[in-house]
Amino acid sequence: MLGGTTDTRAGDVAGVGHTGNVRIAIGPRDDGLIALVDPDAPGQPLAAVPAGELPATVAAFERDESPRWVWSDTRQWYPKLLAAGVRIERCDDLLLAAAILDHSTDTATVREHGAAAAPAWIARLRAGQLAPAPAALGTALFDFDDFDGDQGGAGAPGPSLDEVLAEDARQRALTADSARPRAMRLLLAAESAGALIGAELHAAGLPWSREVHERVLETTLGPRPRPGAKPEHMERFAAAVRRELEAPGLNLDSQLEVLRALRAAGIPVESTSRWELREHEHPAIEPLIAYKKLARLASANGWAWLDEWIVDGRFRPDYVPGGTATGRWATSGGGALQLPKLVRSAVVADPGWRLVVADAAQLEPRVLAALARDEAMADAARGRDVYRGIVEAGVVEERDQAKIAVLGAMYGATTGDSGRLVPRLARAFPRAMALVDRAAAQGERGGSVTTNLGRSSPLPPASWREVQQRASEPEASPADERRARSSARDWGRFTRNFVVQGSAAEWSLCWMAALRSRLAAMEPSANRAAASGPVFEATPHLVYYLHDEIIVHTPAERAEEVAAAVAECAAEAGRLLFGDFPLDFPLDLAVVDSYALAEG
DNA sequence: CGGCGCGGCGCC
DNA sequence: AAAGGGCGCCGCGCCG
Repeated sequence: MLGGTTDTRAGDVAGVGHTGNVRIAIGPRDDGLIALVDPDAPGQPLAAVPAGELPATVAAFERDESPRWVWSDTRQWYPKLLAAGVRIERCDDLLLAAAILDHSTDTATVREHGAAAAPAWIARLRAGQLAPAPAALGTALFDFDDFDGDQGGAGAPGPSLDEVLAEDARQRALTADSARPRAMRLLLAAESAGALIGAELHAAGLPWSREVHERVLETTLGPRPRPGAKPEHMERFAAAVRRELEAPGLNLDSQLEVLRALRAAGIPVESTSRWELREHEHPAIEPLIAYKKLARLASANGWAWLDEWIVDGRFRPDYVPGGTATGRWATSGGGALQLPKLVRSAVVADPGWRLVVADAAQLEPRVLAALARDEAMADAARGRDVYRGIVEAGVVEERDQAKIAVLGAMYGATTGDSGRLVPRLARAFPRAMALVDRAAAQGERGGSVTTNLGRSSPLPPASWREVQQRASEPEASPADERRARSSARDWGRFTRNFVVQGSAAEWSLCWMAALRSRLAAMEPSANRAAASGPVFEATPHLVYYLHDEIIVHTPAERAEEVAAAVAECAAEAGRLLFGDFPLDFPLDLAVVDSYALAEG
């Protein structure tokens, strides 16, 4: 599965031209000091310092030995280092690694043969992570009191040094005995690099122009309303809807009331969703849809959002690397993964700086072709738009059909245009189709599936199994059987998509990790102070990540160098994950002053 | 009053 | 134009 990967490269993914193999574990001791120890020689600490001295100590070791830091949880340790101006190259994030190792089918054999289960602190920290994230983490520059004991203020006490060492040993054994140790090492390195990047993205922040954003709001919604009042343009559309529906007191924010009013006006709708509304001819429809569009902007990214999330010209969402089952990231707060195109014009480079915006073109279909080693699909994709390639291969007539068919294959569509086109795709690309069909079948049986590098899907919940069980009993009703088939297919669609989405997430992590290393190695630019804090003020750095898209904020004179690095790292990620399989991962890449100008 | 499920919709 | 995967956030409306 993992062609062309070597241990050296696997280690490099989170390093900066790093060649050594030093690891240093960090954790609090009983005496209240934070100790740094070599996991292979824990008896002789390399250092033991009060929490307040940790950043300087880490910085010294980082400079001299460039180690891989082994710690409980990047989200608990790294923000405070960054706030003190200390950046590290590499780490092992035990919390994230445990989530992978304890569920991977690649470690199933060793786990079934007596490997120890994860310690309680792992579950504790994981639960704590779900608590409200400490937005202030990293802003209190010299507050290191909670490096030990109750870390992070999320109510999840961190583990002691001894617990960290024990967990590290457990994880190394699981990795070594896994079915594909090299792949697992790469996955864990990439995941840990992602953790560092998540913290750095928060620390650097996405450059954001309040002025531009306010202009967008005023143009779209009207002047900022008084507290409690609705924007002028929303009120105008609301009045039109009330007039056309002859419903003077209608509250347009109430789905229930709107549904009733529409039906009373003779419009037979089941919901108030936009796609259903559009099916009906009525003078109330257009202003209603317009109202909903403005309401969405006002509530999700309006003035209140600006006040809450834009501080000192930066948007600092709280990224949660590894926050979803597939390995995609989540965010909590700020809606960073849903920035509407409408407000992207507010993402503006600092004076003298530029944005390098890149997204991987049609990443998931390419990952599917490579995963399945489907050379016919790779031929259609290589050097061109995948969907056009599929048209040129004679599979379908139109680009849109190709797109619908591919998405349908990856998401498990069975009906509509998409479902009808999938069989044609299956004839042209049988290997790719077989891969996702196998993944779906596995899910329908209640099994788990695994990504390219070894992240496995969760098992369905107990309630799902009960439904399946009930349908298999002799007295099962037709309704029981229907319900069971339907939920089996639901889970099959999840596992079908999991292998593709999860493997694509791995590609993105490797891409970004390689890029992070390249950027960190670039010379600082003199006389270029961006408003991004001490760690990032003079060098190109990542400021945004969205599944298959990144933004680098760079001194203007380095923009071309950065753009080249971005592209080279994409090629590198492809080789790292898929060896010499003949497929490319092209980027849509732009050097711009505003995110809005990068729209394809 | 806060918690929670849901509808709806933004992004990939 | 409208069916399939993954998310987070908002407001509503119901519940205790």
